Amino acid sequence: MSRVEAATALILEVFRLNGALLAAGDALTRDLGLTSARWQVLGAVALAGRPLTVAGAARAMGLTRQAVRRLVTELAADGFVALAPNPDHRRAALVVLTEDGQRAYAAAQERQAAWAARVTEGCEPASLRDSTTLLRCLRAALERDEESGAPETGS
Amino acid sequence: MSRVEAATALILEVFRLNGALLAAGDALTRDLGLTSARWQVLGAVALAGRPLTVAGAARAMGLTRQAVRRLVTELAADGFVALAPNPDHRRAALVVLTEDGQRAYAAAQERQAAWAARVTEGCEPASLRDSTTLLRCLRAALERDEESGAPETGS
DNA sequence: GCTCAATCGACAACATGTTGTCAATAAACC
DNA sequence: GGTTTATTGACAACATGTTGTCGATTGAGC
Repeated sequence: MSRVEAATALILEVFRLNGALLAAGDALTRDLGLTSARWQVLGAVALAGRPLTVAGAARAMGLTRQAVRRLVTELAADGFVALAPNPDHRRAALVVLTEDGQRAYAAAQERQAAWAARVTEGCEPASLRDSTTLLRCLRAALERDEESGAPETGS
Repeated sequence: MSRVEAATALILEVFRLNGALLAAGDALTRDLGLTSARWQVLGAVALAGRPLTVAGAARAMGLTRQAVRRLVTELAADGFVALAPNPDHRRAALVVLTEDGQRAYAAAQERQAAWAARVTEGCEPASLRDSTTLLRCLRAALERDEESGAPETGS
């Protein structure tokens, strides 16, 4: 199997695993009133150490402002986060976790740890780390390749 | 770093890589009139060896009928595929590649090979295979876990 | 102090996937 | 052969992400 074939197989597996992971995250948090996406927003706010604006949370997550904005609106309607006035910016309110939000996030985190322990039972930690390193390296190469020019124009 | 922490890091990297790969696939095929999703449908039809119905293509790709149906409708409107009558089933038409569709798929495949060779330049084929195996094993464990441990949906 | 570029939140349109529902068709069972 | 069950395509509603655009606000440069 050539390098290209091996890479193609890995890419297809990443797609499948991504779908399976999102489904698992949804199932894991459904009865908390969360989803994978909502959980991710709560995590960004909880782990930031300081209140974030919507745009700041989006940067922290690698998503767009707009995607985060919609999730924050929903989370605020459900009482998981609140929007506090920002002394530094009149329009850009600060997103903070409510008590409900903190509870839900902590519960989700606990479940995720138990779940991760369960599904990686047969895996060597070193293998997990090696794969993470490879995927990270691959993504870095991929982003470099995107920047360095669209190949369809060049060739 | 514990096994759970290593697993969490790997999961987050899978999410990021998935997004980067989709963006790369879109960029790679944009001027052919394709996207990552359309390309995938063409691939399923091209590699099946025989004409597929929409539902059959969906099964082959691990997606839902409805997602594939919409893509097939668009691809047919753009002349990449055609719907041929199915002698075995009056309603379930067969999806076949048109000449345009074959050309576009072949072009996309060529580009993907060049692209994969480029971005995996520094990777050992054995590492790529090892990671693929690990991700596949992880997904299998994850799907087993979902089946056994999601009683809140069943009850 | 005034202008102007950058940033921010809001809204709209779209892409891609999901689930739920429905009627038509095919297949299986008795 | 007739009834039941499973599959299929269609449609609708929703979840999650994107890009584009707009006006408001901030801050930097002159």
